[in-house]
Amino acid sequence: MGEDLRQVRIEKLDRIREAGINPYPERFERSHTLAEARIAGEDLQEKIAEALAADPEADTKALRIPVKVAGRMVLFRHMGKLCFGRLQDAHSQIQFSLERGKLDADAEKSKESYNFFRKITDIGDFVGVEGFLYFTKKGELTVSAETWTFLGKALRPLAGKHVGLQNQEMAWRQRYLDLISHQDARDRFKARIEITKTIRNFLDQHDFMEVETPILCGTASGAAARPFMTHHNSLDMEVHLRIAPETYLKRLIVAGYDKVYEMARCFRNEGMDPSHLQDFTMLEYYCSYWNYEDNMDFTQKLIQHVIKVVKGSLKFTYGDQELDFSGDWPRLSMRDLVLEHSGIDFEDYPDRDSLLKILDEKKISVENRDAGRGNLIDQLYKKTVRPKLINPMFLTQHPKDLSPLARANDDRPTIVDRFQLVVNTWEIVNAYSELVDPIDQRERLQDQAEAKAAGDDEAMPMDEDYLTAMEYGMPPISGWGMGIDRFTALLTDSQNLRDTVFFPLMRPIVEASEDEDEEGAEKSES
RNA sequence: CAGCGCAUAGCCUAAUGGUAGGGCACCAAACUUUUAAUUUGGGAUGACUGGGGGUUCAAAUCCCUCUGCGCUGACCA
Repeated sequence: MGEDLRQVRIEKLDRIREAGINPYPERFERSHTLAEARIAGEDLQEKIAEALAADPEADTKALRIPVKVAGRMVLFRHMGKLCFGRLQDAHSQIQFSLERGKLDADAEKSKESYNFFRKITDIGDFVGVEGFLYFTKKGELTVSAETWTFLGKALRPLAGKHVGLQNQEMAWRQRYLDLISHQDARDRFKARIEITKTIRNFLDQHDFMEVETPILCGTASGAAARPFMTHHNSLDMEVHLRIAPETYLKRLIVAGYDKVYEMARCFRNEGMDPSHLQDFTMLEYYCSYWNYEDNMDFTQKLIQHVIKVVKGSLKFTYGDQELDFSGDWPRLSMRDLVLEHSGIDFEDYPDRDSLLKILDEKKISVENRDAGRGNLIDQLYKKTVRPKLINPMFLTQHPKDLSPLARANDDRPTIVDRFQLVVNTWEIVNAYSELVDPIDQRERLQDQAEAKAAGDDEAMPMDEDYLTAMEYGMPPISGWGMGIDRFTALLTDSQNLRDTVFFPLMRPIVEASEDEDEEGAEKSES
């Protein structure tokens, strides 16, 4: 199985050891990272320009900036007594050169060192180079080596130097190969890191406190979704992985923390497709004394800030869509939007039967005919309105029975004070004025629990612990949740959320064995 | 879970049912300024064209099945 390429490298490894060199040394002291060396190169360029301005005949070769750098060698070409290689790390690349006569004061030793480098290094190996920066005739910043250090052997060859790794499955299973080969992959993950950092900075500056709440919990609440379940041995109990941090964050509001947020890994045991991961990251924050309208103002500021920092502009493209986040985003109620796009004013149909009737008359297909009125409205919205929502807009005032944790509107009790930020047909943010009345909350959870008992396994379970917390009293709150993976996908032009996480979950590859055609061979971790 | 599609060497990519070919990589040689370096030479490698089975004189190609992956749909952010 293609052992020959690997075998050649193992033989080189032996030759390195025979020469008394450790092919996997314990440390290497760098003077510059590759990015820092590039910055030093800019300084060098300025110095050369100054020297030439003062004296056009100046000997600029005397201007030397010593550096000691390291990285993975990703390109190598040699021509007799001179060779060039390229080092790469996560952030940058730099070229280095080796000259046969310049690696040692002793000419013979220098030649030996040069030839040895050529013999035993391969593309993919880690190499350290100490020397000085200069510009080649073609103007490329290069480290001229005075000594080199072997820093780590790669036994397997990298993907082709230009085509890279085209195999999508391998890019997910072995993300490190994707990252080594593709600048756009490195840029994408750099953007994700910058997005979360910028969000944290912004929230911190606005006096939000970052907190951590349980992932393993007795009841998974805070959203309508099927949880992952597992068993806790010491307590001998079933536990769920959280589907949202919501009710714990609200407990902290009860405790007196005014503004809290969590960058929360959440888990939902649902279907898998390009816009859904089962293990995903949701940012939630809660702010005391705000209502959902304050929250919309803040949301717009936060997101515009992040996009400006990460993209440099509030207008950018996603796929073949032009997205424009500038200005104030429109705020439209679900009722008005549905009326506009379907001609149905759902306020005219106060119960599910009459609504179902008009849907049939309008020939709008309904997947789940047993659903309640709120769910039917949701289906109507998703069918007729959402596919048309491209530029950012706030969708507000959802029906109450879709939102068991949201506060009902004071003037119109059938709707709730809620908004979603919709971009490119995706719900990026979901937020509302929180329900803080424990008695109302209990009734709504009871409705949910009944629906759950009746077979709706996505309805919320009763959560007595949370209700107890609520009964100790809550201030007005507005809360907020955003899918970080989706937001990242939007800003990095990723069509699949798996490209926004380093290691998406994949089925294990089971080695085909000849005499075991039964599936009994469960593989345990080795 | 259903429908459609994909799987060829380390990587990338060809092959009307008729000898599995090329590029990169690899090995050897020349070359002091390369930038996907170039030029020359080389062999090796597909023991199973993802695994297994079938049709056929003949299968990468057609059929069945299994595995993995994608896309679309359903549930969901």
